[in-house]
Amino acid sequence: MKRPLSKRQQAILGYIQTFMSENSYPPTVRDIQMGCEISSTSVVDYNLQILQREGFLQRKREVSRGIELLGEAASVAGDSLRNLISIPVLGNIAAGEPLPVANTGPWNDADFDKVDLPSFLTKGRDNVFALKVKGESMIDALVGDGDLVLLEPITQPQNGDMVAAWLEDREEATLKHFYLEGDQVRLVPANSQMRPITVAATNVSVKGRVVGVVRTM
Amino acid sequence: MKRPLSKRQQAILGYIQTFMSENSYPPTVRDIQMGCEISSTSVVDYNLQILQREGFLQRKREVSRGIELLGEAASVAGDSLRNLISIPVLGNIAAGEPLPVANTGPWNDADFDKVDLPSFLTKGRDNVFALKVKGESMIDALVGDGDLVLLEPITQPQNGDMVAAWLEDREEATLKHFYLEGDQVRLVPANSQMRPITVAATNVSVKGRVVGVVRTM
DNA sequence: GTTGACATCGCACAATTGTTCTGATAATTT
DNA sequence: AAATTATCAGAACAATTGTGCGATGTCAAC
Repeated sequence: MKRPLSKRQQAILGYIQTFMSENSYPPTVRDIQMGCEISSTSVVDYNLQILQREGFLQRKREVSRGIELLGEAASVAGDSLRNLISIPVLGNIAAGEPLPVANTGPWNDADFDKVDLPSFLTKGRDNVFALKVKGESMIDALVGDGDLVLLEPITQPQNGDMVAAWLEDREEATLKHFYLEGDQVRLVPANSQMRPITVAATNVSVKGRVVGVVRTM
Repeated sequence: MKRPLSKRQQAILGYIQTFMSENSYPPTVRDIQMGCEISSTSVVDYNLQILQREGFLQRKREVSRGIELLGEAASVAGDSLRNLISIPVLGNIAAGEPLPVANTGPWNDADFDKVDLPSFLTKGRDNVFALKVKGESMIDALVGDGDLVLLEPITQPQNGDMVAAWLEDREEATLKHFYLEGDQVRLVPANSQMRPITVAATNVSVKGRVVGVVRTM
């Protein structure tokens, strides 16, 4: 997954940096196309998607010039330090408590505590939220009491994703790697010394995908 | 010519400043229209022309979001430096590798990769550095492959501190809680299901105290 | 009251610009 | 060599977004 940037992706990233330091606003897809001598806008779009996935920039859909450089890429382009993101802490995650994640739409940020984190932790993903771990029940996910878990709100994970899920019958919250196998779901701890469990898919309610963990001591 | 800005023009200017400090790209005419509760885009255009004539901003015709704040207006919107700290990543930490921490004084930051983190992670501590974990040997410290461990460079820990230490005889690096008991040192894993080990104090070379852990996925 | 500069309004149009689709080509793996 | 994946090309489409224009409202000066 972690392949180095291609020549073209480097060129695009460099062009955006140059453009933004000269213009104070980001380039359009077609600006990039001409600046990097690319023959199609779709190629630019394609590579921008990759750059976003790799966390170099953030794009807003359907917004012209909706490009925001992140992390190191931003500081190179004099636009400096936009790379802090305010993340709401929705509540706690503990074995016996339901996950405090509203099933409906975006939450109202103003209602929650926030924590500012550098954007490279969220890789530009949107709507990331945080939960504070209570207790030692998540140690098989390499997560301890007091840790902050960063989650992307999704309900349909890909196989291999680490997810925060609620097990209906056990009335238990857990952090495990997710593998859908027919109508069964296999939940695998990050700590490979621990045993996977397999449960009915209807019994698993995925609340989000883990994108990061932060621990302070 | 130099008449004072009207209420509406001040509102527009202020809105552009707010917008740019939040979004890293300028607003559209319609963004301004809605943000300032103006009923027509042409009114926005009209006032933008005036603001340009008065030298508060520069517009590029036919370019979406082609607004650039000038002079004092620009500095107000300038990104405020938030409390980010640049931390050098001195190298890797793996079971079999010595810890790449110079025993002597401060290192030369320029020689290392850096990672920007909010200062609350280091609690204001000075000289914090980071090591990247290689391999699964630290799982009993709730630390996995690829994690970033933040360390404060001390050699005389307090009892209970989690430290990064080098065990001379085993030629092994480890992350454990530190307890000095006479001339023996007891090293306790964070995961309480794992066994502590006890070794001679002379055999333990403490390189730093763990102040945080960061994991991205 | 009339004038005229200033400000606003609503709407339509056109340019800009992001997205998507199908297929082709190149790189990599099996 | 075949299959798979990654990347690119070209074109059409649709959403966004800047601009133009006629009409209206405001208000001070004459």
